[in-house]
This record gives sequence, C-alpha cells and structure tokens, in this order.
Amino acid sequence: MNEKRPLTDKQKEILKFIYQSVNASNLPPTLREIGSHFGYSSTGTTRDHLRALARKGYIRIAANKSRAIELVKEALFSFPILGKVQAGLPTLAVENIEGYLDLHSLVFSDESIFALKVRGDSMSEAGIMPDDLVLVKKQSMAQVGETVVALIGEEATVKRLNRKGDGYVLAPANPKYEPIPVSDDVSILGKVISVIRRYS
Amino acid sequence: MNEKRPLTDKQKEILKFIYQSVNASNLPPTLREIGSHFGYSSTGTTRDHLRALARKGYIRIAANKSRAIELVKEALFSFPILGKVQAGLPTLAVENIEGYLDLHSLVFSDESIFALKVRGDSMSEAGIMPDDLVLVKKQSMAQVGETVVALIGEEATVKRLNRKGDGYVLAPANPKYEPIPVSDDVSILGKVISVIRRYS
DNA sequence: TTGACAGCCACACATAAGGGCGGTATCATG
DNA sequence: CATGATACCGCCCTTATGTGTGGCTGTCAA
Repeated sequence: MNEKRPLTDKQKEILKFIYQSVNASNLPPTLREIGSHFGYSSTGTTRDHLRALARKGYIRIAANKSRAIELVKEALFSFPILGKVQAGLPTLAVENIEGYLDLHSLVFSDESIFALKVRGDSMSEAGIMPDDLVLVKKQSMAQVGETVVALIGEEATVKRLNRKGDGYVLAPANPKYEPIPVSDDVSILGKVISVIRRYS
Repeated sequence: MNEKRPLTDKQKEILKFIYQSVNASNLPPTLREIGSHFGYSSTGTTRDHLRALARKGYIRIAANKSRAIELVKEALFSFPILGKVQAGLPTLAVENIEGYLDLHSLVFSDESIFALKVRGDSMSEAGIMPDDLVLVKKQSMAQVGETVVALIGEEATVKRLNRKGDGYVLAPANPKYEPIPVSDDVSILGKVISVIRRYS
C-alpha cells in the first residue's frame, strides 16, 4: 500500500486541475494538457509531478495509455461512511469507516463532508430511519431548525436544533425521546445536508 | 440539437460498453479498445459506430483527441426527476420532468430507473417524506414487503405491497390512510430502490 | 430498384501522447 | 556538506490513437 503522505502546494494544484478536468469533461487530462495549463514546456515536468502524486497514493497511472490518470477515490473524492463517531471529533479514523460512498457527482464541495450511518430511531418521525446514510457538512455552528449531528458526551446523534427559552435544545423527532439541552458537554459536528437510503 | 433517435441493438451494446468502461476505470475507451472488445479488425468500424451514436445524440466526440467520448447524460445516464406520473404509464413525458438527478455513480442499471418526487405523507412512518426523491426501478411485479410505486387510477403513489387474505393490498405507512386493495384498477410501476432527501 | 443506412474490412497516415535521459537550481536535513 | 526531494528544461524516441479513403454485404422503405 502506498502511504498517504502530505502533498506540496504545487502537487495540490496539479491534483486539483486533474480533478477539475475529470469533473468538467469526464476525461482526465494528458501530460501536455496539464503542462500547458501550468506553463510547463517539458512533458517530463508533468510526468514527474504525476509520479509524485502516484507515489503518495492520490492517483494511479497506467503505463503507455493515454489519459490514464485514475483518481484514488478513497484519498480524495468520496465520503467515508462512518459507523460511529468517537468522542472528541469526527476523527475519520480508519476503524470507524464502514465503506465509501461515491457521491462526488451529487454533492461535491471543498469543505469536508462525510456520511454517517444512522443509529437508532430518534429521528424517525423526520424520516431519518436507522441505517440511513446522512451526508454531513462539518461545521461547529448551526441555525435553529437545521438538522445537525451533535456529539453528546461520547456519542454522535442526529437531532434537530431548536431554541428553548434563552437556550437551545437538540430535539429528537420521536416522542419516545426527550430533548437534550445544549450544554458544554454537547458539541455540534455538522449539519445534515442529505439523507440517502437504499433498499436491498 | 441532435434528435434522440432510437438505437440499434449493436449501437446499444457499444454504448453500454462505453458506459461500463467509464464506470470501471473512469476513462472512456479508445477506438481500438472498443474494436477489440467486439472483435473488429478495423478501427474504421468503431469510428462509424461512434459517429452514429453521436449523430443520434447519445455521445459527443471531439476531433483529434484521445478517448474523447463524452456521454450525454440527459440522454442516458441520469434519471429524470418526475413531479407527477400521468395515467397509464410513467411516460417520462418532457412536461413531467422536473430535472435530472445525476446518480449514475450511485445506482446504475441497464433497466430503466427513474426518480419520483414524493407527494403526500402516506409513507411518512416509513421515512419517505413529502418532496423526497425515490429511485424507482421499473417493473410490473413486486414481492410482498417491497416498497412500490403503483398507479391507482390516475395517480402514482408510493406504498408497501402486503398480502391480505388471498389478495394483496397497497399499504400506506401512516394511520391516516387506509390500505388499498390491489385490483384491476391498480398497476405496479416499479420498485423503490432508494430514497434521497436533500436539505436546502 | 434505387437509395439510405447499418455493419463490416483493409490499409495508410498524421498527430496525440507517454517515456527516457541528462541537466540545472533550490531547499531542508541529518 | 552530502543526500534526497521538489521543481523545472530540452530533446528525442516510441507507442497510442484518431482519421481518410475506398470497398463490400445486407436490409428496408419508397
């Protein structure tokens, strides 16, 4: 396995250009297309960059094939499906990732977005059922009325952010559960932007 | 604009192969890759097919560029979002289409799949809410327990297919509504394979 | 029965595109 | 201060790939 070493700024730019090309025309660029975009006069320069990206695990390149730049989705273009979120932050630790949801064509964003598998039925009356996937945009603040993913103690749950008196509560959408006051023990991980369910 | 004339079987096969190539490697095939897959000994043969597909509006090809086959999504790879379904069949009439949902990377199938925007709250307790999109796989039969789209009289609704006595009923998931017996006046349009909701 | 189109082949050709090799310069780091 | 990584250039070569021309067969509707 190739490790995922950090990229230099130049490499990030090139990777971004490749991504944009693929996204715009569904066609990876050639060495010369990349080179001319960055003003390189030698194809060797571009090739060196691609090799660096491949070495770091962000792309795969095939020998002697035109445009054969494959973006490694796990590294960049899909959202990890999280089975659980551990205390502190949505760490995206490998052991939490249940798979990858290839949704870059549906929702692409530079911000960090992840998918969370819903546990429990506390939002069932809002149509968010157990085992649904929710796409979550990471942010620490949210507006009243938005559906959010919050970390309560050690557990991540999906709730609706409501105002109550002069404070806020995380309200379930199921009368079996009680609203949870927002306190120091509660932090908002992000906003739910989409729900996806698949029937087997 | 190119019209969308029907494809011959051969052309469908080639289009399918192109799709699969793109899907598998994110890279459209070259003329020779297509040709060798179909046993063609001349690149001219493949080129003629591609030109036919382009003429009929299913792909776009760029001159003098390698692998420059662009799949025309509206023609093939996205699912029309239907606001309503008219009597008879899911006609996919243009006036019913509210947009296109680009989900080919999530759910692709050779069969015809479309997305339907949910009206009403009759399935709300099953987590299918008004304005959700349901992805529907067209089929006239379904199994007990599956969520289906049925045409009842003139109206398309999402229901669950249940058995009752020696017949079948279309059961809502909301006590406000009554199960509907499956009769001659009821036809099944397809099976719900996915639910997608987006928060604004 | 003529014409349009689908489906194929063979061959030649031009250009698109990847790869190799050697060189220069900078910068961080042990 | 040697080493390695990054970041570039130039030149040349080989392979990959699209295009043109011409010709063949069969089907199908006018």
